Amino acid sequence: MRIGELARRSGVSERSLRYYEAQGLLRAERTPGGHREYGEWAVDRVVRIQVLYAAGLNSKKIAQLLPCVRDADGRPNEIATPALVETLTAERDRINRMITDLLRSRDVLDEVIDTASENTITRPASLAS
Amino acid sequence: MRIGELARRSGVSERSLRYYEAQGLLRAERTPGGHREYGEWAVDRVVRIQVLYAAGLNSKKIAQLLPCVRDADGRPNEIATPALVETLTAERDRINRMITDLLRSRDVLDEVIDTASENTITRPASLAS
DNA sequence: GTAGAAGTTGACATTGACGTCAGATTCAAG
DNA sequence: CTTGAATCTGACGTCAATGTCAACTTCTAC
Repeated sequence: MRIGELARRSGVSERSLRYYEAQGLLRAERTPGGHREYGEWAVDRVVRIQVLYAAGLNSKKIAQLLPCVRDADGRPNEIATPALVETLTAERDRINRMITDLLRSRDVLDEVIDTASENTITRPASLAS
Repeated sequence: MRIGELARRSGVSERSLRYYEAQGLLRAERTPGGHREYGEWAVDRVVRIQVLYAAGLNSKKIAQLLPCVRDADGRPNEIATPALVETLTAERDRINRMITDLLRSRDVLDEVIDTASENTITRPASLAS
């Protein structure tokens, strides 16, 4: 498929796809005329990239990480080096702290929402308090 | 306490504390000379601000949200308006999706780490494979 | 009062993943 | 071949929190 279809199917802008390629995260074949050509695998790949970005990893770390991930089809292309494992372990710890923080934030939001709901309770106009 | 101590105790730079004030997230008394003076409550407040930032809320939303949060001491100063509740509900949903993504990212990292550990297993030089 | 630490405002820089636009080229259908 | 949609490269803009530096003022301990 070409870049437009991939963008639609993965929910990522064409700009971002080209950016991913520039960062070494996503390879593409080229037509004789220079247009990018992607296989089906690209959709999963792009989604995975998005998820990793969302977890706060930057392009460089994702680029190091991706070759070590088991693709949908087969086995990883590379095994993480000890140095990379150390980095990734640190990232995992950061992600764990991030999850903790997110749960706390959600609690804060829930409390505010609940408090408001109690005071501005759904009042169907047919019921008095 | 003054800004330096608050920065140390909350783990946030002085620069950020002044920024928070400029954004309306953090109020400070002033000494006659113009130096900021904070109460003990400020530490919790700053930590909460950080947590909300980490959850991807921007200054504006945090500014709207904070008055509606029950402080350590007492009750909320304001009740969220219906419009704010709607916004916060959307944010909560976003946070939930974020948590899901984070868990998936963590799984990816775990797999890579585990795969590497299996192949580069701790080899105490006294054991052969 | 004086020195040095700490604080003040203001401005500019940075970072990274994009958005956006321009101008040229390629592709696909008739 | 032509035409319009899709794609290409390259450059510049954005956003938001924070770093950083400069020049100045205030606080605190002696």
